[in-house]
Parts: sequence; structure tokens; C-alpha cells
Amino acid sequence: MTAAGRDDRERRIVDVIRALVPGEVVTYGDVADVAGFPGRSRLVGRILATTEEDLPWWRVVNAAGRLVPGNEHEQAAVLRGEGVVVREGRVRDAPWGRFSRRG
DNA sequence: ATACTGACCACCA
DNA sequence: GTGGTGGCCAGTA
Repeated sequence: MTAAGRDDRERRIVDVIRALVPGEVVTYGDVADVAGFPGRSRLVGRILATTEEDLPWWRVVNAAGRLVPGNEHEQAAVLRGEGVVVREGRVRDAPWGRFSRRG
């Protein structure tokens, strides 16, 4: 892979995350799918963990609804502020994103 | 070059 | 509900 290819993937994934609106929750896999990289959920997680860009990272959780390791407290607080129900470190009820496979 | 790691996921026991 | 397995693939050592 080339550096240009890496930047292209990152840009497309970042664009998808930036498009998330308040209260909208999606999974890493959802973001990967919509960005055009089905199956590459780990790539999404890596980018969120390393990118310098200012993104709504708190609106992305894993397939089980689990919050981000290490930032669970802050993430839960922000999500609740957007009307998302969080319990036991997990999203229980939310208006799952337009591209989410969840209901 | 290999080896290990990780903000993941589907599947099965 | 939990835990293990195999797949994923880019980054790091």
C-alpha cells in the first residue's frame, strides 16, 4: 500500500464520522461499510485512536454497544447529553445511525 | 524478513 | 450472559 492510499482511506472514513449528527450512534463496522471498506472495522478504530482531527468519536461504539476503553466515563456523559441511553458502560437505546444495521 | 498488537467482528460452545 | 477461535489488516518493534 502507498502513503497516498492510506491517506485516501483515512479521508473517506473521517468523512463518514464527521457526518454523524447528535444522538446518532453507529458501530465501527457500519462506518467501514459506508466508507467503502467492508470488513475493515479495525481500520476505523485505529484511525479514531490516532487521528489529530476533531471528530465526534463518542458516536462510534463497537458491535456490542460497548463504549471506548479508557474514555467510557466521558463518552457516556456526552452521549447522555445527546439523549442516548447508556447503562453499564454500554449503549442501551439510541437512534441508531442511518447506516446502522441495528434498529 | 518475522512477531506481536489492537477504540473490531461474526460465529459457536 | 461469558469465553474461545479465526479472520481482518495496518502499525510497530
